[in-house]
Amino acid sequence: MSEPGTDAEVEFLTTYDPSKYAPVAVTVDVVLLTVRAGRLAVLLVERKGHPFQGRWALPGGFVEPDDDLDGAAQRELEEETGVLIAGEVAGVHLGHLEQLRSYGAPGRDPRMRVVSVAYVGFTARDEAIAGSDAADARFWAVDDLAIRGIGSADGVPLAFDHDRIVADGIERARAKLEYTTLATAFLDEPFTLGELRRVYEAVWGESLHEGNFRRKVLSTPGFVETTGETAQTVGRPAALYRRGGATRLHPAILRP
Amino acid sequence: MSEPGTDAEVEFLTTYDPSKYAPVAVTVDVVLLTVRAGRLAVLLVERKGHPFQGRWALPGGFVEPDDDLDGAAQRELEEETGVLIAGEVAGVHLGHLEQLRSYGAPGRDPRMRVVSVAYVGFTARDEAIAGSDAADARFWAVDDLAIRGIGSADGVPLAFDHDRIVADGIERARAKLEYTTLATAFLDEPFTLGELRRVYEAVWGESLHEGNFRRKVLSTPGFVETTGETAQTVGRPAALYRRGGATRLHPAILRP
DNA sequence: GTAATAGTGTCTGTGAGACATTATGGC
DNA sequence: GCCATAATGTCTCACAGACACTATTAC
Repeated sequence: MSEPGTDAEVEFLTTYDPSKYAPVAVTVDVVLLTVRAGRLAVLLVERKGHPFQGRWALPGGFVEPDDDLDGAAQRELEEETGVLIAGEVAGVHLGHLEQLRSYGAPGRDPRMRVVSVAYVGFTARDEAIAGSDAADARFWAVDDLAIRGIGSADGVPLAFDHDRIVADGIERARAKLEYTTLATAFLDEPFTLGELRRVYEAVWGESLHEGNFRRKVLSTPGFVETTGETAQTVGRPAALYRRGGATRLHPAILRP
Repeated sequence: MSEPGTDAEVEFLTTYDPSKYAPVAVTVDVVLLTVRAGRLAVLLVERKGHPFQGRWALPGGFVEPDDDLDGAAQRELEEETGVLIAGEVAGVHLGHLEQLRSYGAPGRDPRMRVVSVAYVGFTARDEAIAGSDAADARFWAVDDLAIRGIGSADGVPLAFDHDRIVADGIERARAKLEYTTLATAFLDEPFTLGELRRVYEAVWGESLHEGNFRRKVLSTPGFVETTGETAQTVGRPAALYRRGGATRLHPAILRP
């Protein structure tokens, strides 16, 4: 058992042989999703340098010595967009950010060995992000991108293996909406049940039955809670809701 | 767009500045689970050196230059146990191995910055592994370990943050058994429905109703297929099954 | 009026939970 | 005989899918 400060450990720490491991760079990449105009969209950054100059890529960067991985993902996102995503600040809900998976195939970056820890995030703050000073960052509707099984083959191609990372992030989002209340992370409060349903429809790419969806959401304790207010767009005024305390749905809302 | 071999790219490759990123070691760690004597168990290795000398840790090691991450996980497991886990060789099913998540908090290894990509695996081959030449590797029942929410606080403590990795691996296994057919990866063929049910009970830590479980499994097309043979242990002879072609369960078998 | 969305009510089939009962082996 | 496990049958309740219908706004 290691006792901090013993001679054995100090000796070990100083004699640890760095040639035992291959040099690897570790980066974080973030798949930040939002729903704009009823379409699922992902934040991408135009690459300034080689390789893949001019192509669109996920925001991300190297892990700094004092970052933990979650912190690195948040920091990179804030650096590229000026907007903080995860958590809650001064009572304002800022969306959701969670680790997706890691990608480390040799050659996925032609410069050197890079292992990327990917994150996936959900946000409603697409206007704040698109309007930030990072003019090279914008949201792309995912079905305008060249991603197998999601966009069209002649869509916009992405840099590196980011098409696969986006695909995995979308699949994570689709699954999360089934068994958690995270669809509300795509919305600012207050929101209507129609807006919430359109989040599901955009993420799943399926239309949902209005009446059944309403019954399901309102019968799940803590999914949403009523504000008593109503909103007027087109059609009948809609009741306004805010997020409830529940995080998981049981039973789940299954994809059609 | 990058054209391989252009002057611009060649220049970039040679002028890439290694001081831009912090040195990080990348390792893989494997949470290999099995069911022995009706208890969920995990493969651990006794540490020979500092830090955490003498404590039990997950099998793992550095990612080699030509490994992809999945390959590194398989190789490390084979090096430590002499047994191949993932895939299928000569018609023999060798279990299941998938990426879990990555762990990279600063200080999680006192020697240096290490990012570990963790994998979780399921196997029936606990005898082959325990009987291999790696005498320092053995399966531990998870509830004999000091893992919050799973074992007892005075159980065997693990090295590094491996208690949390094991906990995350167990949670992944519990979730996977709900919506996939991977419970069969814990069993050699052929198997009885009673053996399959005891896998669920060991992983979930809950007892299941025999009749309802049978109805559910047999009514899911492709979960198992009958062999026509029967096995005799204690009680009435039980029909023997092998894995079917299905991989996902819909609807899922929900934990009680 | 029409169009569009919000909201309510009802029927029906599927499937899970609970329970009882029978079958077939070892001892 | 008893005990243990396998295997079958049945009742009931929850809930999702489908559908019809009403309500309230803008135009």
